[in-house]
Amino acid sequence: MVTSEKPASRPQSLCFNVYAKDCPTRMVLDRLGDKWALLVLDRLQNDVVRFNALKRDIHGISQKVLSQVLKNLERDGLILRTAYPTVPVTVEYSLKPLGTTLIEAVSSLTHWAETHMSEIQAAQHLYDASKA
Amino acid sequence: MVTSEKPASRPQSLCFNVYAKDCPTRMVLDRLGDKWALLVLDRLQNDVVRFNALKRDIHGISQKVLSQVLKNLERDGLILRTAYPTVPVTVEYSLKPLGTTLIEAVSSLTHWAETHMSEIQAAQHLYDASKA
DNA sequence: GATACGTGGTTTCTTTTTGATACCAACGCT
DNA sequence: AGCGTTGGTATCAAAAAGAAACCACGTATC
Repeated sequence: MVTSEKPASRPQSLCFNVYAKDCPTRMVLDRLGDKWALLVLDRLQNDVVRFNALKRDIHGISQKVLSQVLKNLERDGLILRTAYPTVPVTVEYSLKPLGTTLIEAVSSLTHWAETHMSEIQAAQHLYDASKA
Repeated sequence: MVTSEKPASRPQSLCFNVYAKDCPTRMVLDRLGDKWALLVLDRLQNDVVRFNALKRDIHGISQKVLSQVLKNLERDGLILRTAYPTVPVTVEYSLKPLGTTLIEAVSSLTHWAETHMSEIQAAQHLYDASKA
């Protein structure tokens, strides 16, 4: 296998190991471990969305970062970019089948964030109080 | 139609919205949307692990970033830091109950990365070839 | 007919974050 | 004496993110 000696209690049958520096899965996790990519994928879950609509919906993302994220996701085969030669060009982004298989995992993350927010905040206040 | 109203097809019953810039869930997603945090949580899934063991297992993480990530995860109430006053101090990190509820989602992400790696790589090669 | 706005980006510059390295104190091993 | 180990912090250079301007092209407004 990729690494040296079983640092993790993880099925050995798999050829990839996320803990290994050179493992390609790391590159995937680099991309997925990015809040903007997560938000974009989540936003595309049920809709076909245009560039500026994404920019408007995902508050705080810059045009530069959005175009980078979209380019990477497209390269990974997760999303589809479709450009229509209308007058101001129209570009639509949608999930490809591979992206659809991923969205479930992503969705559970964003859902977790929304449902467990209050517990996190409580823990943070406790922590901060204990440090002060 | 494209714009402002109904940015997301998301249940309105929830008080939080990840797409909103000021929503606290964003802070959670900032933390979770971090490859290192994802890897640390995944590594702690079944084991209690010490600082330097984490550093050794997660290839490529720097000491500084690891300590930052751990501090944040501890503040969020996701992991527990236990220090024993042994001669060189011993520090153990383990999942707290709140972290355990999260690990399933994280785990499915890392698992997805490992199982769909080959498809990603194929898509990347196709993309790169089409650009060249 | 000039001005402003919308399209989907790229370019430039500044600021923030990351990563690499060194350092720390107290002790064990050789 | 010199090196390694513990779990970190301090420092500085490199990389990434964010803010803003710019682009061509067309349409609606004044």
